[in-house]
Amino acid sequence: MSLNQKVADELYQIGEILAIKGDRFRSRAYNMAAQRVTALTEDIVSIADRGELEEIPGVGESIAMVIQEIIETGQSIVLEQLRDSLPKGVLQIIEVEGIGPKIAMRLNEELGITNLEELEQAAKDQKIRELKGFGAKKEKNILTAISEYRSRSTRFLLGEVLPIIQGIISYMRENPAVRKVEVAGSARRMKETVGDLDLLVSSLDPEAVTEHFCSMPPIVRVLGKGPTKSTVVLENMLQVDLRVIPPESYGAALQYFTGSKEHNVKLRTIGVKEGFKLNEYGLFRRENNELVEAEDEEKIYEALGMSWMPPELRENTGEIEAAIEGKLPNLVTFDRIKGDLHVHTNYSHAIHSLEEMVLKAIDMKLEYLAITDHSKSLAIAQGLTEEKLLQQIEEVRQIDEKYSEIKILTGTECDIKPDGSLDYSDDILEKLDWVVASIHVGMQREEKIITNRILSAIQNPYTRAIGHPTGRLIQKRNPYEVNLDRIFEAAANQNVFMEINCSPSRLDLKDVDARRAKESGVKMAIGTDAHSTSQMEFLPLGVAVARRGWLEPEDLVNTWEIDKILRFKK
DNA sequence: GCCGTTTTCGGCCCGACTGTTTTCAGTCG
Repeated sequence: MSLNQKVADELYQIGEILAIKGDRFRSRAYNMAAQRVTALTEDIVSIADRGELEEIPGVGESIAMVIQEIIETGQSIVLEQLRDSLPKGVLQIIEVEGIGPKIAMRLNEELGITNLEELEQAAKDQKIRELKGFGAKKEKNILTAISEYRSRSTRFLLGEVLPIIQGIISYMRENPAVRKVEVAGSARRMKETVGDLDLLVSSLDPEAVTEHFCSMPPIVRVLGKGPTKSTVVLENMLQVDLRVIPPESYGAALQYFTGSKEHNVKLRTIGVKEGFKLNEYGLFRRENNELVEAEDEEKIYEALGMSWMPPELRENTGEIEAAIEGKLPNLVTFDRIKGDLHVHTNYSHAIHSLEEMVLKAIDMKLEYLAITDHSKSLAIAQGLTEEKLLQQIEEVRQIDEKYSEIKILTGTECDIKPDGSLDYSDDILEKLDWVVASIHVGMQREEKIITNRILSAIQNPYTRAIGHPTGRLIQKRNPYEVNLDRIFEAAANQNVFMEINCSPSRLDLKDVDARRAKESGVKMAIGTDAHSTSQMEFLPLGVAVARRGWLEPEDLVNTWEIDKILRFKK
């Protein structure tokens, strides 16, 4: 984990505990600062060295000191003290749906509950209903929520929820009372992981919509059901919130429920200064409650003195300031993507043949496709021997001849060996159009070693791109220790691309790193890393990462003509 | 704790639903 991320995490934790303690405003200050630190495109240590921590928006004297302390000692006394100030178990118990700080504190004080097991036992023994303000129903809900807490994974991958969203939207459209239906929240912002889904429906008949929604087949539990808001849990434990909105305030609701929370707080704060009130029903003048705009999301932003911005940017990482100044990036769009620069075939361990992958690419209207099977050392993935690779080159040439509508590149996803050399010799690499160099082994080594391996791969005259540059697997494996600033600097000098890998559990580079790479002058290349034809449809996930990284078409080489890409390397 | 073409002090975004209440606190997003 980079130090920026560590600092941000500690600030978030301080914010969370302050919220539990009821200190709303201080909590928000820490959350806002954490958000800004996450989005920094520069190493926070450099900023601290220049004494410019307080230049970071949302960081003042106190938080700057906390950051300085984390940089110097690796931890924060403030956080330690806050943790110690909470009764034991409170942080764990509030993870249970329906239990917040107040209830957790009372359960601790009045029943001595310090963990999930004791909470479950107390509910089973019917001890909780004896407390003032509690009843049998609350007790039952706690038991259900505990079992759900245990079975749910923390967050869902964007790549796995997008198909579910499509299914839900199709289902909702079956009901005639549904006018518009769309997903808001972090899924609309295309965040790499999604905690729950926020579904928005415009309708004149909320009751019909709610009934239809709550009888959707994969629902295992209805958590709440009101005239405008319902919450359900699907069988895979994904929670879905439905909001039913009158058509005239659809735009306001879309804005409101898309978030992020920090983006909205900032936006509404600006609104307050201008004499507005913004909620899910519209933008109002504070003095007389007169409606200014509600139907059109774009016009709401305009009324607040800024241009509309794509949901992917709404993280309060500078997009509001950019929108006010008219300096928003012209984000790359999926329809600009001409090719996929990283796919596997059954020459190595993937499912489909070379020709099947090509046919899929043609079906997707791609103009080029790079065939990049694993190299010989990666035995676990049936990496190609030199002979096998030469054989594949021949087949690629034949298929390239056969299908004139697409250019097929010969290539490899070549292992970067522990000594930093590539897995094939130069006379083999020379024969290839496209060399992606990736690390697959020795990922546990220290930062300096990993960084030097990648730097060495960048120096190789045949390396075109660095594959999945940080090696992380979302929620499964941390990125390896690597100094990205040095990597980006070298890549920019050598005209080597950084990959944005589209595999749902990789998305590597991730959004903030892509933004940082762009600032360093690095161009990025999207590759699906597809191991089957269907995985080539992960391409939009890479575009989502690029958009969240503020990338414009020129930053993403998949928008370039193939000749320009191949000429780029010096 | 942060911030300032209304402020260096006094503000700080906004609403829905539940369970337990007879008018609302707590939780959630």
